[in-house]
Amino acid sequence: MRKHALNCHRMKPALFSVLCEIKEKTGLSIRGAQEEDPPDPQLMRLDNMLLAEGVSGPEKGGGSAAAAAAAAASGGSSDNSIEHSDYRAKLTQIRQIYHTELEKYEQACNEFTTHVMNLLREQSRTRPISPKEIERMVGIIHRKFSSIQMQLKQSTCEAVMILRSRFLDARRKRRNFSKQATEILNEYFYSHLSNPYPSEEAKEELAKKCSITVSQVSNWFGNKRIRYKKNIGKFQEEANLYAAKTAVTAAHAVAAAVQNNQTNSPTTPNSGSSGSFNLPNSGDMFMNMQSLNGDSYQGSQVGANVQSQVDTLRHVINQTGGYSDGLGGNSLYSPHNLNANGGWQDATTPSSVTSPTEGPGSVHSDTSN
DNA sequence: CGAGATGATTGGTA
DNA sequence: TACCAATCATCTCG
Repeated sequence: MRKHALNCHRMKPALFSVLCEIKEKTGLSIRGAQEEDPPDPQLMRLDNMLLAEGVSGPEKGGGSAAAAAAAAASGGSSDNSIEHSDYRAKLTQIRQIYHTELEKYEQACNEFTTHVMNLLREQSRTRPISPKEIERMVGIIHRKFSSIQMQLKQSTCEAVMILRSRFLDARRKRRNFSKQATEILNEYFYSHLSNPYPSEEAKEELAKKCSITVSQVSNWFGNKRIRYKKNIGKFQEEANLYAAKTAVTAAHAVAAAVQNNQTNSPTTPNSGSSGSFNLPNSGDMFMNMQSLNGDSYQGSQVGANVQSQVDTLRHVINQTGGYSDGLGGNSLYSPHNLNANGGWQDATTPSSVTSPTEGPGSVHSDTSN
């Protein structure tokens, strides 16, 4: 169902400029050809497409237009630079061929026109030849060459389209991320479950770690949030897994945090979940720092990243049932809870028991960004 | 081969 | 512009 947006945009009479140019170079009037050969819409289309694709446009800059076209083709993201350069290289190749051929045709056209003119001049010695006749002949010649040009343009367009569709196909061809990458992303996700919206820096960091692009990270989180929210049950196990994975460090971190809090020691319990994500400003600061037992951490002292550990720990505790509802018995990972947690809300909370009872100190993590 | 998982795209919203 | 929701297209696994 998805179509390549091979839109040819609006057609502008670029044809005329091309023709005019040719005529000008050949020193001939375009009128003759124009009269009996009105602007062929197809040729216009081809011209415009070539222009849009950066094949026939004003060059100089070594295919910068082509690069722009490539970027446009990919939706503007400058991520897949490898593919882009590949695409650009091929497009440049096409462009070169196109221009070479075009030049050849023009030259041939000129030569042939000159040749015919000479013949006519010779003939004019034996019989009177009106300028009109000359013009007519020239018109015929040019029409012939125009049709040849048209073929050239057509095949160039085809080549570009093939290249482009291949390029797009390649982009669309999906590859699963490496296990490691998925793991890293999941770790981040589950350790920031109460606010799984990585900041730009965090995304970049994740992208680097996972060897994927930032937009892929965004895609991943977009997909993950939705799918998690849609079917939390399905993800419980996974959540447990990743939560447990970081539980120990989380516990340590929290313990250290508590200790720090008590002793007022400035040491920060670093160690982001699994030691990987020690994000500078990952939005977690906006969360309420309500602790497990109700006593609240002071965010300023504990540090933002600890909150993620708290999330993790809470989850584990919750899951293992080791924690009796000090939080009012709300299962932390229900959609309602997400909702209650502010930004990471549900929108489509199913009809099931929604007890809008106590809003646990509603947070303002939220999407405000 | 089919079902489910998953990355990408699209259209809509605030 | 980031995000959501729906959907597509491909991959993976049994």
